[in-house]
Amino acid sequence: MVHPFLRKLRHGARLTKEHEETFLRLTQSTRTIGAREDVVPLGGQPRYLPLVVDGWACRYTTLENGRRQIISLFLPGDLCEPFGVLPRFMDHAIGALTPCVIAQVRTDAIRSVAQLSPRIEEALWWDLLVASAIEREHLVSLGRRSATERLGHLFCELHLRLGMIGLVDGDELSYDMPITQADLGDLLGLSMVHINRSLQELRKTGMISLRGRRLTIHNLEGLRELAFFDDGYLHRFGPLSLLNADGSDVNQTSL
Amino acid sequence: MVHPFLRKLRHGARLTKEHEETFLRLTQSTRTIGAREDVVPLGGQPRYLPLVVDGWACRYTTLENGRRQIISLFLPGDLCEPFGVLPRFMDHAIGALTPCVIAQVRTDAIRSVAQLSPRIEEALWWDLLVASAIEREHLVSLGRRSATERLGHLFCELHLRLGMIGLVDGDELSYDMPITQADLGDLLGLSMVHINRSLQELRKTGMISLRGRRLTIHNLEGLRELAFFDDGYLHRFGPLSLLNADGSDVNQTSL
DNA sequence: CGGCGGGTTGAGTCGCATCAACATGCGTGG
DNA sequence: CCACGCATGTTGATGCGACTCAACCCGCCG
Repeated sequence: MVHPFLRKLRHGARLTKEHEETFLRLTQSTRTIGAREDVVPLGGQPRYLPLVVDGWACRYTTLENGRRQIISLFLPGDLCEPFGVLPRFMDHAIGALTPCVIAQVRTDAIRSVAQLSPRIEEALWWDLLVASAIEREHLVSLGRRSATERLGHLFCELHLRLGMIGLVDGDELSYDMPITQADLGDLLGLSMVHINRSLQELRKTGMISLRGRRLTIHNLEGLRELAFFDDGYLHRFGPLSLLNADGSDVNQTSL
Repeated sequence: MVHPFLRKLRHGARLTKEHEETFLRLTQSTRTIGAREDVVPLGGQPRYLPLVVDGWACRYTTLENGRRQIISLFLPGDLCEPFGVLPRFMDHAIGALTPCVIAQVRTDAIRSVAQLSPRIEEALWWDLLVASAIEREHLVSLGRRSATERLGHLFCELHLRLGMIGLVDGDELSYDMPITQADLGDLLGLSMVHINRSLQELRKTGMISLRGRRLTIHNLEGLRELAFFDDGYLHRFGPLSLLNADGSDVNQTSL
């Protein structure tokens, strides 16, 4: 079982086996967190970078009127502060949406690892670039997409992001979506009730089905058109094979 | 006249005169751009990092249905791709909202300058951190703030950001806001008409006045409360004095 | 003078929020 | 084993915030 962090990086960087082992060493120490608990609280001074190994987490804020906004969604393999841009204090919180396994990456370790090889550094820059692009596209959704468009865009994005780490069932276009409709509302800037009705809308038109916590996309192209989804912002250059130190390809299955 | 880039950095980093001169060397080559022109087009492969020296610019996208969303606003002193996280191709465009003077920073130069001193590197990380935080707060506005709250929040933010680079008239709480109401709409995810009416609302309650292109805040505390504005995300630690190479303070006015 | 960019206003509509009730499934404790 | 509470999802009724369309005004400039 390849670590989701590595699976993701393979879509944006060409890494050798040694590089991957270097990354793995960063993610040794882990801890488990219950759903709805904070990984890092608001105002906290984190000493470790949280990296999601299993479960879904998020970055969020709560306004003084009680309204919550989820700023970014963290899936397995996601570094909660890409490339370790750690603030002196957190101006938002990191929370677990489901029970999570979180690796604690030492802040100094990630910087020093970046020095080891330009390829490793590039991989981290790529990760930062993609995370920023996802946040920007999220912002565009909140500003200029309707409720069904926001949902459609999210489902298309999750399809690709989860696919990168092997969490989409092959041809089925189907994946687990373990968060509540209330969470979806806070993520997409909508009320829970309206999320519910917009989901029904998408189901009625046959785009998706959502039973229990499992989402299936029946008409990917239709959904993409509906949601103005263009996958360019994810900056994938396709799943890459692993490299030997000399740059030649190596059989991935050997891992 | 101190370069706006340096003025801004002084609010987050402690730099020596030598550090500042190093930064200045990055911004030598400039070009001028007319209002509404693109600094970097969608899909382009930029060879230089744009740094705004004068005027207002933005990062934006246009959906296929023609709706435009401004993702971030760039004021004088802002690096359009903080710390030079340059994608292989642009998944959005950079455009000038007013006539602009843009410095063209070489992409390799900024990385190599970061190697020169940990202080310089920190300054660039700080810049990246703040730019991300501003974008996130923008996202929260689009998701969870009403029209007047969004405007209020923007005006509070501009007050601080422009203040950092000396573009706010001292005690007057007054600054130039050279963009149109249509641009404000695209920035805040609202229609032009609704921006107009919400501005009137803010004027009627005496919070602000806006004549021509000049905005004055009459009740800063009131505006902050109204807009749930908390300045923590800007991560300023106050205007700092310049340092000598040994770390001791130097008279700022000597520049 | 006419055109144009920017701002302002009115009327009508609709997307989404809010409030409220109810259904369902699940875990827990009596 | 059932009763209960609780979290989640669903549905209906109502109201408001924001959009759209459309007209009109003003100052500026060619």
